[in-house]
Amino acid sequence: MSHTFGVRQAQKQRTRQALMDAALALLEEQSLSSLGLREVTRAVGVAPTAFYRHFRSTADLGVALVEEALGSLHPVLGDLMSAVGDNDELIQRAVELIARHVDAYPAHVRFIARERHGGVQSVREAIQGQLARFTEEVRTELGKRPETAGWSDDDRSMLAGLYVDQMLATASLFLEAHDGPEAERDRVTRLAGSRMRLISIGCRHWLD
Amino acid sequence: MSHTFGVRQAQKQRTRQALMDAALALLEEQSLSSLGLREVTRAVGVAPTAFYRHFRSTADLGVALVEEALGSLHPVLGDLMSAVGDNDELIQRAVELIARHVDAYPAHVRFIARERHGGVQSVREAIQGQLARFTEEVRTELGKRPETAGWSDDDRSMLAGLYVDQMLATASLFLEAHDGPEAERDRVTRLAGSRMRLISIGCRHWLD
DNA sequence: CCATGCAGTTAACAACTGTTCTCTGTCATT
DNA sequence: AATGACAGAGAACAGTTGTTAACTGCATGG
Repeated sequence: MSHTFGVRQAQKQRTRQALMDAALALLEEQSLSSLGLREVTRAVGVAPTAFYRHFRSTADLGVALVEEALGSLHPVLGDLMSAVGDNDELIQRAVELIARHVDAYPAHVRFIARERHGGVQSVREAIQGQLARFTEEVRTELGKRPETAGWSDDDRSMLAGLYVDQMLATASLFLEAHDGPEAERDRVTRLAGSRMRLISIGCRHWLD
Repeated sequence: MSHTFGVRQAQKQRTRQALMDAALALLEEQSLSSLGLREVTRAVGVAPTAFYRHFRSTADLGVALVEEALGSLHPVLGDLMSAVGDNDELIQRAVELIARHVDAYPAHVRFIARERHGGVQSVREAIQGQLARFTEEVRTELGKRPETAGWSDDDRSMLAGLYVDQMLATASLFLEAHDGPEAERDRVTRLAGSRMRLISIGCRHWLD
């Protein structure tokens, strides 16, 4: 049965993961459209032809990486927004969450930021799809909150998209400051907080 | 003298521009880190070695493209912001300006969006440098306007950065809708206007 | 008018790429 | 215990790449 994880299936999954990890490491200094299949297999220590047992192409690998980088983030975002609390507290928690995530998975964040507008169509579409899901989820969560009571759905979508874009921009800023001094990361923390706060103030007076 | 433009210098400039144009066209379907020098010269119809007469590497070409794409935009932005007028009118003009610019130079816009977080460090830095200049210019223009009277310089920088980021995001949205139906472009126009308006509302109540 | 500088050419190099076919060893099924 | 499926290895392929060297022809400055 296919759901049985024998020694065979386990080993296959392990090399698959090794390929994805190696690719992610190589992608820190280049973009996906220049990533060679042989380059990846060489880094793993496996024959070039073994690549085809797992992915049709490097673009295919990229799509899998998008899933790995963003797929598990949806419940996290849901937990964050459904947690009751004052708006400024929510902003502070969001910024801290992003900071911790960038610290834990910098290569994933870099990959998403890089390939969001990158040269591989299928990967771009995969990312856009995930971001659309995030926007939709933020939109429905906003509907449950008092700040956007009486808003049109279009306006709520607009605000949700703005927040999602802002989260990505914040993550990218944290990434740039990742290897820098701690003072720089603090600056980014304050900056991102200010930006979000300004947006939430605009949201509070939207219906005037 | 070097400032004399004889037949010689003119022809050199022409092939240099041809190389940049060809590269820009090729970069619509890939990223700079996978752009080959031979690929470019082949598209122009020139020998591969001729490339070295103009650029040290493709990364060097990329830096020149950044200058071409963003360098001439500074006075445009200055004119836009120094034009007197009510704030909502300014927003509308800005969105229309971006829409027209994307329509006129889609390849330039795609290039900047793609390589801003792309795989080539020197190009990334060149773009960040230009964007920092834009942010600085917007900051000083904001200082002349009444909306940010009494603000700290840090807060003004924060707002300027938010606007610059927003302009890039808007340009990217227009680019995605560039070959789509006109209704889609209208939707983007309204969306971008709403986002900017929400930010400007937040700006109006920042000091409460 | 002639000598020089230099944009662009030609040829060749070693190294690299994606892809195909054939083969091997071993886990999982019967 | 025998058999088939299948992850991975190995070798070979036609193309491609960046870079070097030595060249050619012509516009330009003295």
